Amino acid sequence: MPVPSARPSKKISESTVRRLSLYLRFLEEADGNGVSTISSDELAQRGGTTSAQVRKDLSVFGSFGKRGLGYSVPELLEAIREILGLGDAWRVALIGAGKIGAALFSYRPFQERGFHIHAVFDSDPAKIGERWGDLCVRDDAHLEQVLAEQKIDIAIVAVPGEAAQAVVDRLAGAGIRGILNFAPVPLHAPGHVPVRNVDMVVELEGLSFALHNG
Amino acid sequence: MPVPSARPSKKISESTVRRLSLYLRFLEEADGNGVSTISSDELAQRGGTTSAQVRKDLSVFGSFGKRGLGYSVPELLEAIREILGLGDAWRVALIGAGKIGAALFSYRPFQERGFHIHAVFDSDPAKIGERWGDLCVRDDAHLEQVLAEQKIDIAIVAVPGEAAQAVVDRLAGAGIRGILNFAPVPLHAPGHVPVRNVDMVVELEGLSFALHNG
DNA sequence: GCTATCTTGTGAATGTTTTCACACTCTCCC
DNA sequence: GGGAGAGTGTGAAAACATTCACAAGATAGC
Repeated sequence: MPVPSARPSKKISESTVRRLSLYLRFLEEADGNGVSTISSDELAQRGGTTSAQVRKDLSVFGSFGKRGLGYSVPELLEAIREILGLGDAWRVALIGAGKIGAALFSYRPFQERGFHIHAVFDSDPAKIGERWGDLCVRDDAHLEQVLAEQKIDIAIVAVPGEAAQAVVDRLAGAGIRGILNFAPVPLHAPGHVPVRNVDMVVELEGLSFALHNG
Repeated sequence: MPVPSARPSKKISESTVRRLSLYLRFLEEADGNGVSTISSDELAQRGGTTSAQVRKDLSVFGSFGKRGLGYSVPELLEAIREILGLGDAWRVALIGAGKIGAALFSYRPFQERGFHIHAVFDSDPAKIGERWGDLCVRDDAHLEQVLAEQKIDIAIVAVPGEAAQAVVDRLAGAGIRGILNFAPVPLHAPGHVPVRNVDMVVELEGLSFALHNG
């Protein structure tokens, strides 16, 4: 009988974590609507999965529900926030001040979930010095220095594919803890630095495949 | 002994298609560098997987390599292009002319791979009429009409989460063939309309989880 | 307190994806 | 033309993920 815990010993699958993230969103919405209790089945329908899957996902971390009743929305909300490490704000740097960088810089959902951008870098002299909100776009020559000064945890890489690996090497060297990559190339980072890829081309080509093949 | 074919009968896994997309990129690069032959192992290292995985992925579609030698770069390139349905250009519409929409509109990698945006929509009167390249941002009231006129295949949804499901319902009703969704909500579309989600929040939260848990 | 009803938590079964390991084919060189 | 080396294609095994199905805990009504 597992006790609720955010640090299970055994390995958690990436798909479980992905789904937790979705459950969290639905819980936030339900909470906002004053719903106080929710069943695995409701959670499942919303997230496009099954109730058994929801229960399995949660059971990895503990027992959060009440049999016959379901889950307390505020409690589960809090539990998943803790599991996902969203308790404190994360300090984020944005590398690349192009159009994508600009879109991410003011992307509300990031801010709302505690991902705060504390530095923006670019290598283009035309961009360096631009005022973005209460930050200035900085010369990426100062990357290592500013990363340390600002105690940055996570870097969002939004540079062209050709430049991405070099940036990642520097980030890793500077002790970054995690990387979210928007460049359409698979990146190589040291094993202890998790990298997540948001590859829009892969997704679009996946769609192309699905349309092309019946 | 399977013959090379782009229309295998059995179901192809999503991860296989994703990886094909990555192999394709590396092949394009190798081809650009004048490399004429490549092994599954080289392909694997680049894509962060194993040579057995590469061979299995390809074997689903046929036999493309030569034993003892590897794969002919131009041949495999062409084969994967065909498998992914990248032979002809796709006609794309962009729904949502905010910052993300703007970034996607001028995203080179889409254009280079034959995804051409032929219409941009928004519901904000301040945006409607803006000139974007050689297009005008159109009132999304005309969505259905323009989709048909322009023979649009794929819609890229870049609207706020709250508005996304309604947009998808209209797109599905208007006979769209596929949807690439950037809104941070799981969308429900009819079974015959494939939907791909690019959920940046899920990825960032996945990173948060990884950092928080050892 | 008893019964009926609901919904969780979870082993076991099933299904899917990845990895292993090796027979087989092709090339090159002597 | 035969032997060595390289690297594919693929069944079989292992790992991993999802679904099933049901016992057990919780509630509500009487």
